[in-house]
Amino acid sequence: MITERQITSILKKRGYKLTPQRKAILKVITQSYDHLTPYNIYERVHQESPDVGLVTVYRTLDLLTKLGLICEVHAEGNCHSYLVKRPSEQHHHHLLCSQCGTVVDFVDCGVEELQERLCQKTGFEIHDHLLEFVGCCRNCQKTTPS
Amino acid sequence: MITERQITSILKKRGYKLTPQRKAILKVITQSYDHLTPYNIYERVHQESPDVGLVTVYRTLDLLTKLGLICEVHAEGNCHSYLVKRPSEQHHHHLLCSQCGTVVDFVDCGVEELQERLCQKTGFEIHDHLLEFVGCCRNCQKTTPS
DNA sequence: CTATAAACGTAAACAGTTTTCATTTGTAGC
DNA sequence: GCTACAAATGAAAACTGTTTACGTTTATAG
Repeated sequence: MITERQITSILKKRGYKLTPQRKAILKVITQSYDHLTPYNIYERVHQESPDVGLVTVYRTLDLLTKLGLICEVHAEGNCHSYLVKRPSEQHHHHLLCSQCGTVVDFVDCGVEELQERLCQKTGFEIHDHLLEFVGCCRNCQKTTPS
Repeated sequence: MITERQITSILKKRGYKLTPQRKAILKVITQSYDHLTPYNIYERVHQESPDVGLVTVYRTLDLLTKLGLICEVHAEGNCHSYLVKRPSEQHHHHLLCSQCGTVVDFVDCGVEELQERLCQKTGFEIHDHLLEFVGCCRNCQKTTPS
């Protein structure tokens, strides 16, 4: 996981100010293993720092997106859920727990072969792909043995 | 592609009424090879049948979702884009053209192996996955040679 | 042809996100 | 440490996409 400190240093380098609000938001999202909606983040930040507004959460998410520091999570209904990127993993995908929201990264998706096959068959030039797995993590299996 | 007629017959069987509005909406979405947003559908339907409202489009999409006759498309920003299911393909995925929106289905995603590996490694029970490819179709490659 | 429940359109409500604008604040330069 | 200024913020309003409420219309079984 990228640490709060690392992001802080990136912001500084790029000339962005280090406000207490941004620090509070960064703390929340870097310390979470879940994917969080803007409102989720707002709630958590608000507990510790009630002076931070929802609008600032949106603005900070925009900034982090622009800097490429967060990724979206699509599966599980909500399409606007965010997650701090782990370091040095340019190409990676997510495995989500549908109960607790925990996200695990994985790197070797191995779809290149399939992609090549599809290009051949369809004549498409393929630029990108989206891959997510959804399941139940080890912890949640204990609590809800289905 | 499932035909208008096939869906019509499913609706009848399940006791839903065959209103002119539903017929107009079905005509549009069964005849499109793109993924369409509710508003896209509304626009197209509206041209032919100006008496059909946007709310009815939403209601019809709900119905088709409930009956499992349409699927969502996630990649490409808009997460509320829909597409009629092709027949008899229970498990399939999509390849999208980012220029014209055309969607091609493919069946053999071959991620079972990866899924098994992830289960072993993480202890997750994996229930589902989301896989989409995005690229440029043969036609659009001609018009925009990049 | 009739009765009835389902479906419809319009308008209003709602949720999530973005914009506006006046005020506050982090930081570079002194 | 002060100062000046652009950047960032909060509160309120605006916007967009979606859902709900409700009185009216209509497809269909009998």
